[in-house]
Amino acid sequence: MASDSRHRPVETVETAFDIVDVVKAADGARITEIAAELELAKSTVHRHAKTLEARGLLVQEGDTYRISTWFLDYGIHVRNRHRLYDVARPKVDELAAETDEKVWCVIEEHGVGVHIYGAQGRHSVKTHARIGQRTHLHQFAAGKAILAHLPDERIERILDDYGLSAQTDRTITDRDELREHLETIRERGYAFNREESVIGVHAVGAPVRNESGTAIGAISVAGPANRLRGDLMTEDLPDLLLGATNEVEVNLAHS
Amino acid sequence: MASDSRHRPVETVETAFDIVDVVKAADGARITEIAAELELAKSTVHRHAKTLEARGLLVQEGDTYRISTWFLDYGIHVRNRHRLYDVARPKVDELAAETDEKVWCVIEEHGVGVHIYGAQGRHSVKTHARIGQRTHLHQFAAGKAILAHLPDERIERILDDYGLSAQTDRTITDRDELREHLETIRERGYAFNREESVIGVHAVGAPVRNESGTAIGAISVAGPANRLRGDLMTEDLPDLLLGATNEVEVNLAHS
DNA sequence: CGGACCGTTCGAATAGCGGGAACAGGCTTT
DNA sequence: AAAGCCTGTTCCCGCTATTCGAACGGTCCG
Repeated sequence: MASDSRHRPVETVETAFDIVDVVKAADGARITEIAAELELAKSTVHRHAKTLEARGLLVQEGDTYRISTWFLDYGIHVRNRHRLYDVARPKVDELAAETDEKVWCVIEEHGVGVHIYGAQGRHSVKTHARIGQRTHLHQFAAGKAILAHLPDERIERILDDYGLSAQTDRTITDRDELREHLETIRERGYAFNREESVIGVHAVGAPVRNESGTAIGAISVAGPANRLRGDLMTEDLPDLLLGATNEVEVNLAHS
Repeated sequence: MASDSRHRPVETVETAFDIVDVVKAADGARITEIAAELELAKSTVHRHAKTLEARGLLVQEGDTYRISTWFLDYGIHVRNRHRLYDVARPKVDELAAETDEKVWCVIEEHGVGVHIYGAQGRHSVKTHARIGQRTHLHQFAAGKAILAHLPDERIERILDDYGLSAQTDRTITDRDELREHLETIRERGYAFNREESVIGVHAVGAPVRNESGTAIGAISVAGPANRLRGDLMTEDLPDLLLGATNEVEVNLAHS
C-alpha cells in the first residue's frame, strides 16, 4: 500500500476521462470544442469520442456528444452496494418525516463527503445539495462529524491534501480553530453548522461509526436558520439524530 | 453521421472500462482476479487500477478495488440534465399517489429503455427494476410504448441490433407479432404488459412524444397481476396515464 | 457562388502501452 | 523456524497502437 510512489499513469485513459469531464462540464460538447479545450488534435478527440460512443458511454445528438445514462447505472450500483445505504435510508426517511426538514446521509470517500441519499419533509427548504455531490469535510455539519471521528493522521492528511477553502464567510478556515472545533464535536458526539456552507442555513450532523469507532459516514438535518435555533437546534435535533445513528450503527454491526 | 464505418477504437480505453466493468460486476475485485478475468498481465491491470484510483474513479480498500461515488456524481448529473426528468418527476409522484402502484419514467437511449425515475404508492410491490436499469424495449410496457412511436427505420434497426430476447414465456419474441402489436399500440396510444417482463406483474405504459411525434420516453404504472386487471387496467389507468403524459408533453414544448 | 467552418479519413512517426521477470511482503504449512 | 506460495509492486525493453497534421467532403452563411 505504497502511498505516493512514483507511478506512471496510463495517459490514454486520462485523456479519455478528460474528454468525459469536458463533455459533462459543458453539458454536451462538439469535437472541435473539446479538442480546443484540451489542446488535442481533432482526430484524436474524434477517435476517443467514437470509442466511448460505441461503448455507449457517450451519446451523439447531431454533432454534440453527451454523457450517457450508463453512468447512472454505474452510480446507482455504487450507492446500492454501499453498506450504509440500505441501513441508513429508512432512518433518513423517518427523520425527515419527524423533523419536517431536509435530511442527508453522507459518506466519506477519498477524504471528501459524498451525499448519497436525501429525504425532505413537507416544509423543508430545497438545499443546494444534490445526490452525488462532493463537499469538503470541514465545510458542513455531516462532514465535520465525520472528520472529528477519523484517526488523527488521516485528519492531518486530508487537511494537507485539500486545504480549508471557504464556502461562506462563516466557514472555518483556520487549522487550529478547526482542531479545537473537532475536539468539541468529539466530546459531545455531534456537529453544528451555522451558515458555514450556505448563508441562511443551519444544520446538525452526527457520525455513523464502525466497530473500531472510526466514522464511515454521517446523517444530518438541515433547515432555515430562523427555524433551526434554540433548544430545537441544541437539544431536540441532536437527541433525534443520535438515536437514529445509534440504531444505524447497531444494524450495521449485525449485517 | 456515418453509421458503421470502419473505425478503430482506442483499445487502451476499452481495457480501462473492461476493468471498471469487472470491478462493478464482482462488486469489488483484486488485481490478479481482474487480470485473470480479462487475460491481461498483472502489471497492466495494476497500472490501470492505479491510474483510475488516482483519478478517484476506483477506491482501494486493502487490496480490493471498488467503483467510487464519482460515478454517482456523473450519473445524477446526466439524469438532472435530461429534458424529461424535471418535467416528468412531479407527474410520476402524482400518479404514484393516485394509483398507489409503482410508477416509472423511462427514456430511450441507444435503442434501449432506461429507468431514470421511479415512485411508489403505499401498497405498491417492489418491482425488480431500479434506477439506471436498462431494458430491451420490446420487453415491457413503457418500452413498447416508446418503440411504437419511433420512425420505422429506427424500429427495424433496433430489432436488428438487439434481437427479441425473452424475459418470461410471455415476452413477445416473434418479429411479425411484435410489428402487429406495435401497430395496435400506435392506434390506441398506450401499451400493456401482461407478465412479459416479470411473472405476476402487469403494467400500462404511455409514450412521451416530442413536437414531431417521435417518442423520447414513456411513463408506466406497474402492479400485481391480480390487482391490475379489468376496467382498471384497460380504462382507468390508461386515462390517468394519457392525462399525465399529455401534460408532460405540453410542459416539454414550453421549456 | 465562394469562403469558412465543421466532422471525418488517412498515413506515418514515435511515444507510451503491455508484458514478463524479478522483488518484497504476508500468510499458511510443514 | 523456515520454506513455500500467494499476494501486490517495480523495472525495463520491444513493439504496437496512439497521436498528430494534413487532406477530404460536407454544410451553413454571407
